[in-house]
Amino acid sequence: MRYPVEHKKDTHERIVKAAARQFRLSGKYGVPIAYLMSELNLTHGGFYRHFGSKEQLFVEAFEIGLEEVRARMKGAADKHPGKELRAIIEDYLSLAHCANPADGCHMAALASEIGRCPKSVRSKIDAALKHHISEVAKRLPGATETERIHNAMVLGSGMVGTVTLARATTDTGMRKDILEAAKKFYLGAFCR
Amino acid sequence: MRYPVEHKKDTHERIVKAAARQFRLSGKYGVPIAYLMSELNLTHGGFYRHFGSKEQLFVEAFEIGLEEVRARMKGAADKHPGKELRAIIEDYLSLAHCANPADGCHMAALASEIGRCPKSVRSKIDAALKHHISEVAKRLPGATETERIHNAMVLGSGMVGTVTLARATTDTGMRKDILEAAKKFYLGAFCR
DNA sequence: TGTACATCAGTGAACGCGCGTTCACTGATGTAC
DNA sequence: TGTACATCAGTGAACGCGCGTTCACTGATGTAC
Repeated sequence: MRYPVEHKKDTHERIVKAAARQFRLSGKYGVPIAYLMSELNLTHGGFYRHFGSKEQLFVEAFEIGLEEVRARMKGAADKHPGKELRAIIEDYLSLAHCANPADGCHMAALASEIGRCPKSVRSKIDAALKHHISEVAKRLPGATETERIHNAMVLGSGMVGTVTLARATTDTGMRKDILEAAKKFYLGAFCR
Repeated sequence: MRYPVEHKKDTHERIVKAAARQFRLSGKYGVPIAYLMSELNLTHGGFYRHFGSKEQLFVEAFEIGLEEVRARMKGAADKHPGKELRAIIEDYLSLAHCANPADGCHMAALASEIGRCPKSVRSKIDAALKHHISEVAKRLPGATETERIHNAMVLGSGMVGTVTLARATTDTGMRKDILEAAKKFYLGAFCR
């Protein structure tokens, strides 16, 4: 059947958004296309009207995934004017974030799988990541742009590692300890 | 044919060691059993004389993987008496470590995939991880055992995140920046 | 204005491949008698 | 001491399933004439 002009773009976006969530939840190899499409009340055959391959979807999901991270940061920051960075760190290193990868940071959910993607994927991810770091840097202390970028790299990678490690454990005590220790440490280092 | 008494144990160990390397290099879903066995001049059929399932291999590989990390740390530390912790951090956050996941830290290579393992796997991984942290803590500053453990969590997760993020990029400039910024930061925080 | 045809997002059956797992078999050495 | 049988790590063919991808088809709406 013939659809309204905007229809295809809408569907495309719906697929990418749902995919980003699912990838975060189940990993690069845990999301069958048929399952993803059925979640949107579509069938798998239609997928290839929108994407050349699953890899391409993965890249697009990564790109909006990082945007969603920044949106989440903005949400946390806006609720605590004057203490934006503190709010971002406390939200990122919360048990809630840890327990809900689907709504959380794309990097924390997929960190180690990205390093193993084929070159074609990597170059696009590189660009998105670079942009992301320079956006996040705007929120960080530092006398120069370079210093802020370096701080973004340190705090960003540190928090990614913290949440990843916390998620690796099932022991809730240890998980809390990991998050709390990191929270105290990074607040001390960046929000004094 | 009938093999010497120690033979089976030896083969089992060879499989686990090779698997740990391969998992680090290619991820949990990038290592077909047939390929792994053929690397050891064995055929895939024999695998099930040693392991009930691939998951079981993954757990055993994780356990010795963490031991190998500590052996690597010890190697770096022993070469710089009096500056052990500094040597460990510099080695961990080196370009060489980044470029060679097969010989590197098991956690850094598989971080995000571990959180998605089934419960049966997680509990064993939990135990290994807890033990690992308390071992690493012995090398860290801190007035009390608890403080050292918390420091191990912070530094450990931070370095895992750093290497993971650095590996996610292909841009060598950015990769170097990420590693150098983190190196400076953690040395300042823990080796002063 | 009406009719024939083109378009194209979406459908669902089918293909093909990779890979985890199973299984009947091998054959050198150990053990029972 | 010699013979028959048991053992069991390893072999390689086969099974079965999941899943990415392809493809002929649908059918409502747009366009050409």
